[in-house]
Amino acid sequence: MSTAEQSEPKAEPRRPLSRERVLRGAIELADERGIESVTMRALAQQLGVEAMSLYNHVANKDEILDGMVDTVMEEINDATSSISGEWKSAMRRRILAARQVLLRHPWATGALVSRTSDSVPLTKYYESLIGLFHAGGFSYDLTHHALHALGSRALGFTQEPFDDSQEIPDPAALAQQMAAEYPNTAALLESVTHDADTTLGWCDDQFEFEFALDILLDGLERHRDAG
Amino acid sequence: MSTAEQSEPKAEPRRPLSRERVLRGAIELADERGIESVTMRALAQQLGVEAMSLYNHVANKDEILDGMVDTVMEEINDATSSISGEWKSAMRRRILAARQVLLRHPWATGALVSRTSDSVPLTKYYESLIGLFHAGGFSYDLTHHALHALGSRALGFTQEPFDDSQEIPDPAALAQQMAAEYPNTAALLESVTHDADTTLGWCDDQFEFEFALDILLDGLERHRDAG
DNA sequence: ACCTGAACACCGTTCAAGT
DNA sequence: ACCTGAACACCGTTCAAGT
Repeated sequence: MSTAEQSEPKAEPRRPLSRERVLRGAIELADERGIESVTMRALAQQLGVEAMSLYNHVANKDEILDGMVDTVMEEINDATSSISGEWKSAMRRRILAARQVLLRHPWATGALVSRTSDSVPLTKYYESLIGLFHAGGFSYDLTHHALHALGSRALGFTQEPFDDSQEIPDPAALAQQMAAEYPNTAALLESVTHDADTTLGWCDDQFEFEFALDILLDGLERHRDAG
Repeated sequence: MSTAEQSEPKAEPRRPLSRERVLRGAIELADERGIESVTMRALAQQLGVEAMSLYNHVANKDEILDGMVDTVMEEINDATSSISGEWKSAMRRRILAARQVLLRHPWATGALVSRTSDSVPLTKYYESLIGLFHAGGFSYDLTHHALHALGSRALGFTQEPFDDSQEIPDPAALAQQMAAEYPNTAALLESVTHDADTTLGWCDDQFEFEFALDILLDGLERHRDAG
């Protein structure tokens, strides 16, 4: 009637370690505390083991990062591969579904763009997008350009060099303060924050994502019809 | 007639250290050997000094990274701020000029998207783009959407989750090998590598960048005219 | 005011030793 | 076959001491 008592954080019931469990643990850690807190020692501790044990199941830390990305890509494939229909609508729904997966793993976009080795689930994802374009009347050549044009948007994310996620406590004050040196930026800020449809933050990221996505899909369709 | 002989690598004639010199040294190091080789110790060595001396001129390593990005952004501002004319052509030329600067500093795109603090030269750059859009008949609201739609492309770069920079030694063989599991990808690969206008690598990144940029600028113009 | 040696807390990783 | 303690080479950073 007595199992060993243990008060370690996250102590799962001590199943044997495996590559699978190492990757799941790493993803859990990254989701909860950020990718930078995924260290060999912290990951081992969460799994109730010493850091060195991890090397029995993965070659090194890079392989963990690659494995984490692959796991997320499989999640995306599960969420998107069955979405079909008219090419533009299907493409749109697939990409937005991929986006939902990535929003659950904020660290994954950075890991995706920085990895160099190629990934089977990533290749599968693109294989399926390519099929969708081709079935929609796109030549393979135009499909190739289309994938470049979409860039990381094909997977449901963009990376921008400014941070719009933060709330602006007093937009009017900020605009006034910027007005002297940055008049256009101040005017934009004032206009945008007065607008009814952006009440969430000062940017509705989902709206902006779909806005750009639709411009690209429409533009690509025009190229197809002109070709 | 005799200056002290010294055989250290990169030994500049021992000017006094300064924040300016620290940042220039860091950029030089990153350009030549990659951002991951910019460590406090390596940077100090290149400057002919001990690692600890750097802390007299910058607060910490993050401030060095921020300073490196700001320096590159100033280079971009110098290269773009005088480009004017009809909005679409001017926007296009500015963005392509920014791209040329970033191609000289391959590490800068990664540093740009990962930094959180806001940057004066980055704000200046966007101030000038906003001005160009507004002068071109865009409302501030539409300009805001436009900047989101361009994303990092406004600065001349994209980040894609696959690497097309590598040469494919034998594309036909690769296509045949992929054909069973990834038929669409194989067909795309075969079509693209047979094509005359992509003889450089298997992707002409400059072409792809302009292709997507033009779709976006044209699409934005349509929105302006429809509004 | 600027530079430095020694030290600290943290990495990823190796290796010989345990079971 | 899997796990571990001790150790190594490397980080960024602090601090007291030098000039």
